[in-house]
Amino acid sequence: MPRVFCVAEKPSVAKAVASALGGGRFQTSNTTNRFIKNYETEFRFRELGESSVVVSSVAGHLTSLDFDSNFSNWRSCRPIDLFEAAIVKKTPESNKAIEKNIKTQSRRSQYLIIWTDCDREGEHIGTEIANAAKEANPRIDVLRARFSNVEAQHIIQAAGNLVRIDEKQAAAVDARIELDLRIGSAFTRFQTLELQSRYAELARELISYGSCQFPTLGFVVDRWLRVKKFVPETFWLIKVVYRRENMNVNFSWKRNHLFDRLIVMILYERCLESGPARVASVIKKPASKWQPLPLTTVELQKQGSRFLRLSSKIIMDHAEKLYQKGFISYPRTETDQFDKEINLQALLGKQTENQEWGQYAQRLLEGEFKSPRRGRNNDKAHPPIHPIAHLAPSGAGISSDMYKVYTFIARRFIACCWDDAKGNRTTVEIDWFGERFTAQGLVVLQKNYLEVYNYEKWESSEELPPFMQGEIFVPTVAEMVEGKTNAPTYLTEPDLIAMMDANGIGTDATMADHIAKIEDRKYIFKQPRQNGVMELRPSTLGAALIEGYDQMNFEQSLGKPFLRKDMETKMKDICEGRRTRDGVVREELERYREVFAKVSRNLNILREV
DNA sequence: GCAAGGTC
Repeated sequence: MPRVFCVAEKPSVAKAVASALGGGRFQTSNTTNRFIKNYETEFRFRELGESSVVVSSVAGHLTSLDFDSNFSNWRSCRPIDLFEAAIVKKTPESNKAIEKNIKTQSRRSQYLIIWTDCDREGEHIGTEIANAAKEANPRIDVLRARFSNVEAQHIIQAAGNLVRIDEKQAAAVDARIELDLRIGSAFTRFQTLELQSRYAELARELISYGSCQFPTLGFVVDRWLRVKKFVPETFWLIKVVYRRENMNVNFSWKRNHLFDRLIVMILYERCLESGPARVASVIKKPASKWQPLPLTTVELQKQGSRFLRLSSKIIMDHAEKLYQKGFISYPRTETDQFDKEINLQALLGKQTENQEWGQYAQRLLEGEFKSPRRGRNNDKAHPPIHPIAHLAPSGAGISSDMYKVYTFIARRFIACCWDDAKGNRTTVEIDWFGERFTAQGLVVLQKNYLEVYNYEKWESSEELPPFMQGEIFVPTVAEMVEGKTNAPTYLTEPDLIAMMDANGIGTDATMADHIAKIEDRKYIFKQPRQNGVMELRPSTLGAALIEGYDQMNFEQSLGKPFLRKDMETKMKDICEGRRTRDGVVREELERYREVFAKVSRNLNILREV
């Protein structure tokens, strides 16, 4: 019987694969790493026949890239030399036990099947596993399973359609790893050494550069500059109020406001002289507020930090722990659509025992259930974030913040399975000598998902008195009002995450880390607004770095997202065969070499800012 | 004392 060794990217997937292949039957044994287990079972592969199977996993990347030890001392070479310094692939001490398990199992196996996540990084992790396996057993045949979720049926199907590792995707990641290391380290050492020697107050600071850190900082600085440079503009508008049945109805001008005082005055006077206003239309329409989409990581970080007032980093740390304890599904996902196979009713059933929101889950199971909306994203690796097991607020080792995160995930999940909120909206539009004004009234009839998703508000407005189309009236109040435009506000953490997401800076798993890092490096700081919302402001150092780099080299500025975006494009080119790994590394290093030269020549600009 | 990306 052939011996087959399967390796997943993380322990949870290894267990799911073993369970699927073994029809629920498998034997567990420990390895010397306390998180990693080996699961033994049997399975009849279409291509390999009845086999004895061991399923295990790594925990993310197995190896890491670093400079040869000759270059690890900061004074051992000029920073620019790091662009071509010798580099070595190492298995970090923390992964030695995992590597040893892979080698031991590979020695006694004829086949290795890679079960890492089916994304670019997963493909590279697959080559890291394969390399370790081949060192121990050069004749092992390496195969790859393609799967997009861990439902048993799907896993079995993947096991029957094995392919090979996609070397192009792995090569793209290999290029990224080398570039991030060389460029990040070179600029970090350069900036740090130069600025430390010039400024006593920076003598002890690490002034890091990273292809994600700096564009992230750039967004914060850009907004700060817009706030700083803002000049308020005066505008004018026509305000109309009509009092009927003891209610003041405020009509807003369809032109909103204009910046030309004379024109507003002319329009205003014409209205006044024209006599009464006429009701042009009364439209009563059903209105709804849509049920939220299934939860992705980016959305968890954005909405979580908005509603829970916790930083995205803290939210992700709690989500990770909740996942490890088995309370929620995998917390790093881009998917906002549930697979058809998933049993949503069973998941809702688990929530019925909750004191606060169990009643809502119960109602859905008794008939109010509605299928979740399907978003546009599917990473083909993980489902949307959802609660798996019920968690009581007093559970052992559960902090109140962790419970807040769980509460958000659970309420959001129930909300996804409930109908839109529904109501009626009445819009009264009046015509006053050609100028149009509207007043709106909203009556909420059914709150539906908003009952459980109490983070959002959608409430009935003050009721409108009845109006009839064609009737005429003289407004009670008609005034010309002066106003001023407001300055833009500083970015909040959800704003920043949205910008990073839109510009491809970082991944769902790393965005929170980048924000935490630039705060830790004292490039930005958080400042509470009057309403308690935290806003992000650059420090003097953070602003000086970005402004300085922007002045030296705008198009290719280190503080703009363009360089990182180009790298992303080139990685896609490698994946699709238009470029090679070595070619991209060479081109990108060449490009950053120019930036480096320019920055070295213009360091005085940094000093002046 | 450097990066970003996985995950524990």
